[in-house]
Amino acid sequence: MRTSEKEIVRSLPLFSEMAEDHLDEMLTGSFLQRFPATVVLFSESDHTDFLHVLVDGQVELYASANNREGTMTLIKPVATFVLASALTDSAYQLSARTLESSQILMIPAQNVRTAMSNDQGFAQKAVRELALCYHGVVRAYKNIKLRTAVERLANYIIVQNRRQGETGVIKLPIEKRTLASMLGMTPENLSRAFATLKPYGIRVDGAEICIEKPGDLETLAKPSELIDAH
Amino acid sequence: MRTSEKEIVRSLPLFSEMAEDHLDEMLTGSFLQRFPATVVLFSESDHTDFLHVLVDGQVELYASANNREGTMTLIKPVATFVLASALTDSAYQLSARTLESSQILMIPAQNVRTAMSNDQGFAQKAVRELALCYHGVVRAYKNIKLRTAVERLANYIIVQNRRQGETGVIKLPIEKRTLASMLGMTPENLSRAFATLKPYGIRVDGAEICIEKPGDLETLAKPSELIDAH
DNA sequence: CCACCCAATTGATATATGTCAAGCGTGGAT
DNA sequence: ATCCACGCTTGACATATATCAATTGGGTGG
Repeated sequence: MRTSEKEIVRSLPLFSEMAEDHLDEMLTGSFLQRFPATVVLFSESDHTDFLHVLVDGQVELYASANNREGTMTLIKPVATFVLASALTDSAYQLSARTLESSQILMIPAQNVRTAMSNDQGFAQKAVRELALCYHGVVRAYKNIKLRTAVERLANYIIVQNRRQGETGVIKLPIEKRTLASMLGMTPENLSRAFATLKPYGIRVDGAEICIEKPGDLETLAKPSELIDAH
Repeated sequence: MRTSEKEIVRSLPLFSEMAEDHLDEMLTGSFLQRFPATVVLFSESDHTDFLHVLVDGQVELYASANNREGTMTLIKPVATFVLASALTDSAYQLSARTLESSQILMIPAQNVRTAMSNDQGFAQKAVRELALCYHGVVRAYKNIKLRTAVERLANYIIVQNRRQGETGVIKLPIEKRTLASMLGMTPENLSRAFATLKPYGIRVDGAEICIEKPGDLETLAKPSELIDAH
C-alpha cells in the first residue's frame, strides 16, 4: 500500500474520520490492481471477500435472473462499491464487470468489519454512506416502477445536461446498449425512444445529444427531486 | 413513554445494544399513537421529523410520479421504517399510509441522530440495519427489472407458501389490489396472471390460493436466493 | 486504403401490460 | 332479509415493449 493510494482512500468521505492507525490496519493486505475492459470482477452469489474502491475507469454492477440480465448501476471513480455486502459478511448481491480499463483497490472485507467495530468515526460515516446508497436504490426503484421507458430516457437526458453544465448539448458517457440496459430496455427500444423524443426537440448524432426545447422535454419527463440524482 | 413501550423498542435488534440512559433519552418526546385504516402518515417530500416504529397493524410505503402511484413495500409489526431518512435529516423518500388500524411509536428524528453519535452500540446496529434494508431494496429492484408480472406473482406465492408453513395452501395477507400494486401491475392484470398460473396448478378461491403442482410452479418462477426474501 | 467487425438503426411482428367498460359476488349497513 | 358499495373478474381494445431479421455506418486493424 503506497502513500498515494492511502491518500485516495482518505479523500473519500467514508474514510475521512477514521483514525490513522485503524486506516493503516485496514489497508494491510489491500492491493491496487488494474483490470482490462470487459472483465468480470465477481458474480452475485460469490462470497464478499473484498470491499472495492474504483480508483480509475468505470464499472458496471449488473444482475441476472430468469435468463435475463440488466444493469443495476454504474460506478465512477473515485467511489467504493459493495460496502453493504462487505459489512454483513454475505454474498455480493450484484455482479460486476469493468466497462473500460480500470484501477481498483481491493480491501479485505474482514479488515473493513474490524475497522467498523473499532473505529467510532468510521461507523458514523458508514451509517451515512449506507443511508445514501439506500436512497439511491429507492430512487432507481421508483424510476423503473413509475415511469415509462421514454420518460426514463427523457429524465436521464435532463440529469446529464445538468451534470455537463446545462449547455443544451450532452455527450453520452457510455455506449447506447449499456444505457439501454441501465434504463431497463432493449437497445432497439432505446433507438425508438430517441425517435419518440424528436418532436420534443431531441436531436441525436452518435453519442452527442442536442436539447432544442428544454421546456417541452421537461413537460414530458416531469423530473422529480425525489427520483433523479442531483 | 410507558415501560411496555420501552420494552417493545428494546426487543428490536436495532436498539438491543443501546445503553439504558441513551435509550431513555431517545424516547423522550416519543409517543405511541393509534391510527385508523387508510390514514396517510406522511408524504414523500415532507421533512423527516420522526423515526416510526410499527407496533401493531400494517403500513404501506408507496410513491407517486408522473400521475402514477405504486406500492414500494409493506411494513409488518414490529419494525421500524424511514430510518435512513431520519438519520440523514432529509425528506421521507416514500409516502406512508395505514392499511388497517395501526399503533405506531413515533420517535423524534433529532433524538435518533443524537443517539447515533453518542452510542457506539447503536451505531453498529444501525449499520447492520441499513445494510439489510439496502439489500431488501436491491432485491425488489432486481425482481421488477428482471422478471415478468407472472413470474413475480409465482415467486410471491412460493415465498408466502414457505412463510405460512409449506402447506400448499396460502391465504393472501393483503387485498388483491394492494398485492397487484406491490407486484407492479394493475388489479386486472393480477387476475389474468392468476389465470395464467392455472395450468401450473394454481387454484384461486377468494384470498385462498392452492398450489397443486409445486414443481411446475418453481420451474416457471425460477426462485432465487438473491431476489426472494427468506 | 480497404475490409471487417460490431454497435446502432429500422422494419415487421409478437408478447406483455394497461385502459376502459361492463358484470359478478360478497359482506356490511339499514 | 334486502340493498348497496366495492373489490374483483372478464372482455375488448390500446399501448408499451420485446423479438427477430435485415441493413447501415463508423472505427480499427491489417
